[in-house]
Amino acid sequence: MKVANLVGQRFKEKPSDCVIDSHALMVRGGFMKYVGNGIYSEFPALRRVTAKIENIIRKEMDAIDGQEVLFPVVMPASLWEESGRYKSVGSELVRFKDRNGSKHVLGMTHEEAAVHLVREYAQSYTKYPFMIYQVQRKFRDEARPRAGMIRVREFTMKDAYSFHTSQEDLDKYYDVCFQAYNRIFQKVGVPEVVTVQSDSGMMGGSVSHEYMLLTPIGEDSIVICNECDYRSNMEAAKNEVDNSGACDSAELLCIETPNCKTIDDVCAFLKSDVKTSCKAVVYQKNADDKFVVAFVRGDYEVNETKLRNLVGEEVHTAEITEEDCLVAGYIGPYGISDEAEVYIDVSLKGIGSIVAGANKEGYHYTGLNLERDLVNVNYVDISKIKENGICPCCGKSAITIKRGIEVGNIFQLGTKYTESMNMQYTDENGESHYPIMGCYGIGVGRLAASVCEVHHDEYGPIWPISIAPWEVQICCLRADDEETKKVADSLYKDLKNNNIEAIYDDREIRPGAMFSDADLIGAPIRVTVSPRNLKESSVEITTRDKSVKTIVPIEEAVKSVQNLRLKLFADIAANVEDYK
RNA sequence: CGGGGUGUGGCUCAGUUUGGCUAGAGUACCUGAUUUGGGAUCAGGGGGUCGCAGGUUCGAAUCCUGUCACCCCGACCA
Repeated sequence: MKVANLVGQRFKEKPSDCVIDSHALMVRGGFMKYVGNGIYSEFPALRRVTAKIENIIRKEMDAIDGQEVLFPVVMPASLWEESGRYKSVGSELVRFKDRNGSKHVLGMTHEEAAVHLVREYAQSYTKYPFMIYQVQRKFRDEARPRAGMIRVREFTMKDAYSFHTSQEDLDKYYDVCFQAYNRIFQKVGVPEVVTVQSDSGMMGGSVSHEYMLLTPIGEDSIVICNECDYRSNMEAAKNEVDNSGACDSAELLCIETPNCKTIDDVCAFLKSDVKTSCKAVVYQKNADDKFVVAFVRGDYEVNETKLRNLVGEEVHTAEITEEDCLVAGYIGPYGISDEAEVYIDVSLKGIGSIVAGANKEGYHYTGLNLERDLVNVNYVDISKIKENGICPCCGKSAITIKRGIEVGNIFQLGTKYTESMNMQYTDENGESHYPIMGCYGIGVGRLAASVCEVHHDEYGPIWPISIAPWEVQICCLRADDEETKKVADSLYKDLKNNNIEAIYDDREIRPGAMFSDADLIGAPIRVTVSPRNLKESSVEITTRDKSVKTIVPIEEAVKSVQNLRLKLFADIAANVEDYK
């Protein structure tokens, strides 16, 4: 490919609506073009990147006996009604009617389609286990797309579904898949992807892991222990709190605390420590607006995911009016209305003397001792773990919190879909069972954008060679000079004949512009052919990350590029054999 | 859905407060000349119903009303 013919324009100025580097660089580099809110087209340069990622994934999926299939994008609503998700999923599922008025959905995930595809085929235990996967476009009507391709509405995803006849078999395969995913991210060139425990969310099921690419612009908070292997999504991280230093109790007193509506107000007014105060966070159930009150220690935040899981249904932040049973700003666990569902966090456990709202305008209690003053205190885990918090695994205060982008995940689904959609098989004793499922996803476009986010400099992306749009870029600095052009032309031909992917810039433009474009394209190896080097009968070979810069004789150029290419691949994956 | 912001050639923006000549600049694009190792210079050229729809006015990018789109923060979220 010649740069002169490459569809997609590169330009200098940063588009005004790009907030993160990778987004700006991928737009500036002619990789993608905005079409609509959360919707992008891929230019050839990006398509080559995503195609390479897809093929790395395919190879690994096939290696663990996956079989590629293709599900439809548009599905009849009836299929989703079978699983119950036509109703249970929110408006991110696009529902519409066709010309005959029959209801359809746009696929946002394909559990239903997977079960539908195999439920007649897999009626005998002899067919198990098996895994099917696809690489497909999905549409999710996200509330707020952002960050370029990192959070979009339409995207390509590899989704895989495995079917098993026992939990043990699923566990075994889950681990196989876990390892395959590690290899995928290794080969894509982002070893900085880490696995974390996660919350299963609407997918159902129990065990699940997310693959997180650590970067400050990530949308998820990751809890990492510096002392042991514990890593978790904030949503799933158990919080433990040591209140052993605050067990002294005191007399329960109701004190007037005028205009003290926040924890800080109250603690300042009473000159007490926030760590012995009780904060109330009020929610309402989406279904009936019934109040749910979460009490946490004053210096902690509520982890809404954990709360939601405990409540067992969706909740939203409450709006309290004067007619309600709660007194905004003065809510406390002692003497609270029976109408509210109350959850008390473990961060309050063991404190001898707590400051808390008195459920009465202008008053707080001091000296509240939950075990002494309340009947049946049941502590639950609904708070967010904090920096330097206690690791739930090793018990040391060694928690750090980082940001990450979720680029993949694996779930144990159980029988949620096989039961609801009545998929059964007959075992060797003639008895019927529901197969147990696992599902495994990777967002391809998001992964490409994330790699760019982690691997770039101020001039452009620095693609790992395994997914780079081209492995080599040839810059012919003086295409108007006959000799220079001749050498560059022949080098381009030689590289192609040696199966090295090269993009060739033989435009008659100034060197500065040519280098800038090359930086934006981001090929890992660059060969510069110029009159200056030709005086020494040499060309210059450099890497995009500037770690290598050599001048080699023209006749050794192809060999040098080949060696450098193999070295770059070897740096990425221990198993170079795969790439030869 | 709530709060804030922005819509003017492909891109970045000025002009809007205080209505007034033919709507501007830079960049990108086309032609020519000079130039050639980090986004050159000069000359010439093409490209814009100023988001859209109404309204006020002799006159609207500018004022009024409505509407749409996008960006940021929040809510929400396999």
